[in-house]
Parts: sequence; C-alpha cells; structure tokens
Amino acid sequence: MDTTALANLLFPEVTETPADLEQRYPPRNLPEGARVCRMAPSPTGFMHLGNLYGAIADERLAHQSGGVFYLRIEDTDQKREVAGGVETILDTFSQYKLPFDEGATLTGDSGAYGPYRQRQRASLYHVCARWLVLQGKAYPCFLTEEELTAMRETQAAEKLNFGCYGDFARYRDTPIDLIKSLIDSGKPYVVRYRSEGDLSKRIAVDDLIRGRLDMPENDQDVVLLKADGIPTYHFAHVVDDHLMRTTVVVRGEEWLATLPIHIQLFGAMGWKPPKYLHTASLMKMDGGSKRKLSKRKDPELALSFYSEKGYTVAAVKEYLMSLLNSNFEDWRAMNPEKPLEDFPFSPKKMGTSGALFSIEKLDDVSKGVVSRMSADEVYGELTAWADRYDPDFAALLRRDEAKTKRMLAIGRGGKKPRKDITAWSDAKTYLSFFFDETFTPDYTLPETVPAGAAKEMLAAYADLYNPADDSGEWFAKVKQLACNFGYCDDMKAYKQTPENWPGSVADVSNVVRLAIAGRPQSPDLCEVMQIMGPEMVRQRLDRMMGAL
RNA sequence: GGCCCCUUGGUCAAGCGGCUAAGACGACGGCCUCUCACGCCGUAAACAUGGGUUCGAUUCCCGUAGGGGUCACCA
Repeated sequence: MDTTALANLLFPEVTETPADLEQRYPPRNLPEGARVCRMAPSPTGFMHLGNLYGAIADERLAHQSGGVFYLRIEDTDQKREVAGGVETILDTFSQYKLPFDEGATLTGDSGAYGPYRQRQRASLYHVCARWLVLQGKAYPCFLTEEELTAMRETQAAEKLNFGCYGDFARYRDTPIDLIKSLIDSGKPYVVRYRSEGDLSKRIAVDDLIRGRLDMPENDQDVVLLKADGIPTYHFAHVVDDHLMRTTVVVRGEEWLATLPIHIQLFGAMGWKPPKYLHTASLMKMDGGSKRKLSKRKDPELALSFYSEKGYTVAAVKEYLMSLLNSNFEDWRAMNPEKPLEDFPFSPKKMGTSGALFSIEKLDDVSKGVVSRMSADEVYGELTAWADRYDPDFAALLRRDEAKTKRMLAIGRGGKKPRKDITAWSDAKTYLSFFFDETFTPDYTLPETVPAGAAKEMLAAYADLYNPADDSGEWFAKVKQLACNFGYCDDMKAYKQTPENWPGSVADVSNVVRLAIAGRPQSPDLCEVMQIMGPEMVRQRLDRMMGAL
C-alpha cells in the first residue's frame, strides 16, 4: 500500500507534520513540579455538580503547584451544542471563583496554546491523522450506520465482542483505487485507527488516585475523524492534551474503560501520555441502590438548582471539597476562618468509589458557612440573590436596610453563632415576620393559655412594655406578667411539678412572641422588638388582641 | 454478554497485619434554656462472602456475590 498516495488523497490540504506542531506549541516553561490542568466541558448549556467537582480538583492541582489551569471547549459534537453554551460555562466558573489562566473567552481566546475550541483546531487534528495514515496506522472506513448495526447483531448472536476490530474492520486493506472511486462517488467515510492491539496482552497505567492499573490492550479500530472531519473525543484528547502540554488529566471514571485507546494513540503518535486522575462519580440513592447522578432525573445535579435555592458559592465548594478530600472537614474544623485555597489539597486523599451526594450534609456545611458571615455580608448576598429570584423581597430588604441588617446580626459574631439560614431562600422565611408585607401570623395559642387570658396578657403587657428596656428588664417584666396571671416564673420549679400552675413563663412569653412574630419560634424577642420599634410593636399587639 | 472500576454504620469516611474499628452528617435521648436556633453530653448503628498466607487478618492473595461504569461518526 502506498501510504503517501493515500495520505495525499485524504488530506490534500495538509502541508505540515507533527514536528511542525511541536515547534508551534513547544513545551511550557514552568518550574519543576508545576502542573498543567484543563477543564474541558462541552457547551451543552448545562453545568452540573460533576463539572464543578472535577474543576475544583483541576484548579487546586494547577494553582497549588504554581501551574496553569485552562479552559478548552469540547465542541466536537454539533448536535449537542447549545447557543450561549460557552457563556454559561464562563459564567459558572466566574461565579464559583475558579479563575482560568488561559483558554476560550466569550469572544475568542487568551493564551499561546490555542485555539481553545476544538472545532477551530480541525487542521491540527488533520495534520496528526495524516501522519498516522502515512505510517500505515490509520485508514478510511466506509461502513454505514446500518452495516455497523448489522455487525453488532452478528457479534451478539455469535457471542463475540462488539466493535470494529480484526476481520470486522473490513476496510482496513482496501486498495487505493477502490478508495478513490468510493470517495469520488461521494460516499461518506470516517478515518479509523488501525489497531495492532491484542486483548490478551496487558498494559500498566498509573492513575493518581487508583495507583497502578492493569488493563488489556485496545484491539478496536476506533474512529479518529468523523465523516465531517471533526475528531472524536479519543483523538481530540490525545492531540489537544499533548499540544497544549497538559500534565494531569482529571476526568470522570467513565473514561477508565477507554484509557487503553488513549494510551495506544499517544504511543502511535510517539508522545508521552499525561498523568491521569479518574474521579469517582457522584452518586444518588434511587430505590434500593446507588446510581450515578443523571441530568434527566436529578434536578439537584444542575448548578442552577443551587443558585435558585440561594446556596452560597462558598458552601457548595466547601461541600464538594469535603467529598474530594476526606480530611478537609478536619482541616476546616481546625481553621474555621482560613480561605479554601489554604487547604493542602491532595490527590492521594481522594476516594475511589462513588460518593453519594447528600443534601443534608450540604445543608449542614451551608449553615456553618452562613453563620460565619457578617451581617453585612449576609445582607449583601441575600439582596443579590433576591434581586435575581425575588425582586419584591429585594425591595423590602432595601427599604429597611439598616433594620434588616440588625435583624441579621442577632446571634451572629459570637463563638456559638445561630444557624438559622441554610440558603437565601429560607432566609426569606426566617425574616418574613419582620416585614408587614410578608407577615402572615398564625395565632394558635399555647394549650395552657385560653384566648381570654391571652388577650388580657397582651393588654397587660402593652402597659408594661417600655421600648427602652434591656433584656434583663424585658424578661423581668415577662416574669412579672406570668406571676400576675398565676403562671410559674421559674422553669426549673415548673418542670418539677407542672401541675401546680396553669402554665409557665415560657407560655406567657410565647403569647407575646405570637403577637410579635406570628409564630411560636423567633430569635431573641427583646432584640427583635427593639429593632422593630415601639410603633410596630404596639401595632402587632393590637392586631393580635383584635384577632382573639 | 466482554472488559474495567468499586465494596468499613442509613450517608461521607479514618484505618494502611495486632485498635474497646476514629470522626462528621442524619436519627434518637438528655442537659442548657422564655420559644426557636446554637452549644454540650450520651445512645443505637459497620469491616459483603468463602477460601487461603500468617502466631495473628478490616488490612495481603484468589474465588464468589453485589454495586457502578463502558462497549457510538456523544463526550
């Protein structure tokens, strides 16, 4: 076979060789140990937890080592591409504060190893594919979709492995004249790698978290270039990660099965493969068993889910980091105030089996994160969230900015801060009683207080109430009120012999709480009343008395 | 079906030949307490299974089972 003639027939426009590309994209000049990692999403308009999970590992690995973290857009599948897909990707990474050093931008590229969109790299893949053809390692294949399907059925019937290999690779040794006439007749074709691999032979590959892997060689003639001349993932990965000088490829474990293909292709090109780090997939409990999170079935996989609920960026990252590195939680407990970037991230600490995503755990992490924020920070983030998802609420927050901040400051800042807020959507619930517009009281009284008594208590309290009272004076008055109505003002005594009283000071204070907050729970009532001010307090006392 | 990965409480997980098998979330109970939230104390709860190797296996090896993934001109 005259491979030169075949190469010229297939790639008449190609004049360069891989050696030329080596020159154009020389090895990076980086200090020893610096890692080059990439985030390589498809612009499908859908960013999910898995993307972020891997990206955090990429970003940490790169930046912690003084290396490069770059963005490459894998747009080789036009069918799945969505308008604005790249914008979504860029927005997500800027929102989650994972800064790229180079890569695709909204309008083009930034960096010396571009282009960073695979479709724009077509000529690069062609140079490499042509070279493989020249070496006799690649050939055009004219198998149609129907023929491929039929092949698979035969293979299934005969209990053989699926795929295009050995004798099934019918176009391997097609004479060049026939190839030429098929091409001239307009028959579409793909370019396949001609595999010399043998399933009975083994290869060893090292994975950064799994250690040495022992796998069979690849014997499949995989597609390098699709009929439209655009590469498949396999070929694009090899060409791009080599020419872009990636040193660590972080990707999901679903790529483990095709790793022998990649190793084979790197070998065929005469290139050294990068290091690999295959992450465990995020799982979810479904019925009785675990399964990989699916974007069709699981709304919580989409990052937009967390934005809408108002989970903070910091909380989602912290939670993901705790899944990524098992010792992160301990480190965080020791270093509650340090930025995430100070944590010494290590691939060795990553787990190999799929972690079940737990929203309860996220909530716990989230409460901790929010409780450590200042009232001003909470106000700022909450308002920004409301601007986007709940403008009416945002307007209330702005109108009463100073008071809202004081409300948010209750129980904040000490050693043991309150943890009422998980995400901004429930901050709204938490604050709802504070604004007349969202105040929807439920005046269900404690069982120990009849309506008539409650009304009298409120009237009596209205007389006692002094806006200037501090918490000591405030509570003294509530106790006095309790006594006046024959309720016990000593909780210890009451718990010993509850039958001696109609109820306790807790019930009495809850009547007042009901009037002020419209519900049986609230943060420190005295503080709340001070923030509301006498006018609002009296209004609310009157409102409840009227309702009873 | 072939191949690959994985297997410690409900969940996330320490462990890396000898331990009463950590810790966290969740659950439950209690304390604190004017409610709630916090905090504190406590309880229940695990090495999938069968063979080896060894004085000794959660830990090493093999098998089995189970779970997951992958076998596209998708990534």
